[in-house]
Amino acid sequence: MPAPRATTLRDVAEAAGVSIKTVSNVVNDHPHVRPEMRERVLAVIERLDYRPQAIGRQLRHGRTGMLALAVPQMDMPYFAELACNLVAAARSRGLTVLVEQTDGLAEREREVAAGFPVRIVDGLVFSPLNLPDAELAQRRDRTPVVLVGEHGRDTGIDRVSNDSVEIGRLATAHLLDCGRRRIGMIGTKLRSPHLVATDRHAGYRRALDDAGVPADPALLSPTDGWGREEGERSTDLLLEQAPDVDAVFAPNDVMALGALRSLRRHGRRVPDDVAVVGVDDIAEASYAAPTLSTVAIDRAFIAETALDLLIRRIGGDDSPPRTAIAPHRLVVRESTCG
Amino acid sequence: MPAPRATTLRDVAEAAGVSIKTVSNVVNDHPHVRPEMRERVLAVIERLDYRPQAIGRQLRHGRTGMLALAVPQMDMPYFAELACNLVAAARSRGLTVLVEQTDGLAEREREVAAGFPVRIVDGLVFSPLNLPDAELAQRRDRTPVVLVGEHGRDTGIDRVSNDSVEIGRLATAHLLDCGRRRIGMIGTKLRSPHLVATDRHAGYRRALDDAGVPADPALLSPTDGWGREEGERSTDLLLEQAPDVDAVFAPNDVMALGALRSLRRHGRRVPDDVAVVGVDDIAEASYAAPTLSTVAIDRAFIAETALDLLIRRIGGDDSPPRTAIAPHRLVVRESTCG
DNA sequence: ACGTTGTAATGCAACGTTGGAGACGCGTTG
DNA sequence: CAACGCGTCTCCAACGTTGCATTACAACGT
Repeated sequence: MPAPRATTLRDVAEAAGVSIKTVSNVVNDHPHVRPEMRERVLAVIERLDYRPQAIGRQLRHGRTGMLALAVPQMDMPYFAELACNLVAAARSRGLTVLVEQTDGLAEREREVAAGFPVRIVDGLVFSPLNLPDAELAQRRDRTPVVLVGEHGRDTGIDRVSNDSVEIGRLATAHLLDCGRRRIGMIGTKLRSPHLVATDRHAGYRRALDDAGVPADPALLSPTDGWGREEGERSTDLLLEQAPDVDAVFAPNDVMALGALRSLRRHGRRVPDDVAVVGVDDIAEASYAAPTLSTVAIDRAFIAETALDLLIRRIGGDDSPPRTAIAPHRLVVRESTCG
Repeated sequence: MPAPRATTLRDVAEAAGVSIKTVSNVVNDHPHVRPEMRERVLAVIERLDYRPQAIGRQLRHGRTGMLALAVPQMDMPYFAELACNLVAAARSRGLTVLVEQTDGLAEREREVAAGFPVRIVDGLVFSPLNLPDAELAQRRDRTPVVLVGEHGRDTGIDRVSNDSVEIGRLATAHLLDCGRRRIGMIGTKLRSPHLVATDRHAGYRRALDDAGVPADPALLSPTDGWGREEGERSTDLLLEQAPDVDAVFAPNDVMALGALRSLRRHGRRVPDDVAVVGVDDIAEASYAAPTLSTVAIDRAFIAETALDLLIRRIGGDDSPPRTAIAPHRLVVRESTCG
């Protein structure tokens, strides 16, 4: 037995003894439908549990009312929370979000940038990680896109970013305020240039320079990845390179959590021996032991702004590309100045 | 200027001087297309960057190739990780996942159960929390559904669940093995019956009974919510009710993390003074301080099985409803038997 | 020579919906 | 009384795609 076919306008029309268009008119609250007719049709709609099928409308209108969100991984707290915000924001605008995971692989990101092999969505919110900007700039797909994050700076694509240099400076300045002088930074990326790390490192460097504190290459610890484990290993390495380190700046919170674990394993007390600060303010940050000082980035702003930009483009706006910068603020918890 | 219209089969056909159907045949790798013709059409497709529009296909086939995932919140690690697994599993089957958040509100869950106001998806993976089973059982929408979790037990709907009673027993038995006798449980739900908590409590009780350890109501601490904060507050309460508590069973990991924080605030050492065990094995569990013992549930199994069940139903299968039980296993870390 | 078989391409219809044009009846106006 | 306007409803076409039926033609066997 085949799957039961969904009720269509035609079914309702037949059952009510009117034309398909009349039913459509009732459904869409068109004027010029007599109240009694409306009643009759609505009764049949109720009886047959008719629900308009998006697909017909979409076909007619050329829009699907759906957006794609493409992020490296849904289970990274930052992206999970961003997705949460975006879904909520989209909902309030009557849009639906569909999720794609790239695993940060350039190949997958290329697919996403090139457009889905079949067209499904009206727009794309994309957080690329390893796709070269040049490829982004040259994409031929005409689906409107908004980039989220540091990448894609000069691609001529709308973008919602954050001021990573200032974030790095702020975090490091806070550590300096706490009286630290041997401040390490983990997660400075080794291979492909990772802009988030690069920029936050630039800010770190600026804070040191502003304070007249000498920079020391031994205080930098690179990694490839961007998760808890990499944070832990990167901190292991840092402790080896610079045993006298008294503070760690991690370019995101999960790495900072990894750092906490590494420090704990090495018997360093936080913040007494080593202070730690991260970036993102994920929920976990305020439940770590010790609770994690961090630079919070306004994710709701990112979600709302990305949607606004995207909706403009979907509406056919072809004004010059815009870049919005999400606000951030320092959140001091136990892991610094405890 | 209106949004640029996407390239269609018709455009390609005109540019190549062939019929629409021939282009379609090329795109779909139909036999009976001469190689030279195939070449010619492919060249035009390349030139115009034609990509099939899902919408036309969907209309033709009556399927959209999309599934909805409806969970309380994307930013709860358990659901984030489940979403991650589901998206990956769907991808490998050529399906796309669209995300809906209910915030655990009965009203929103009702909307989800009733079906989207417009039909978009072929099926639904649904994790209800507060919607009465009776309402689930009576849903009129014919979109295939698979429930994930404990709820909806006798609704005649396919379900992928876990053996929460056994999970509760296992976790508690582990605490008993560690020599604990005053084992508290937090997060036993107060208001609406929350099956996860109820079942895990039943298992907790069974383990105590099996070991001949007396149960004590003072060792139970209810909450309404299900997050870090509730875990913390619930533990505060537990410590007040039963100051001699020497172990805490939290029905999920985020609550266990809240418990860790409460214990730390109260100066109780974990696991020396109080052992803690959670459920889920979220990524965070192995990075908490101390690392969290927990009962891991096989999320990949849940995702794969849910998809299998759903795809059967979408294919028109109307065999009796099935329930699958995801495997689980105890993961011992520092927070117990440290 | 003629039918049969097979390949290659086209034409038509349908999926569910809605905009716009048209049909129809009724009351108002010049 | 014809012309017109208006409210109500129906009809047609189109959105992009593909299944099925059809056509055109070549190669083959009898």
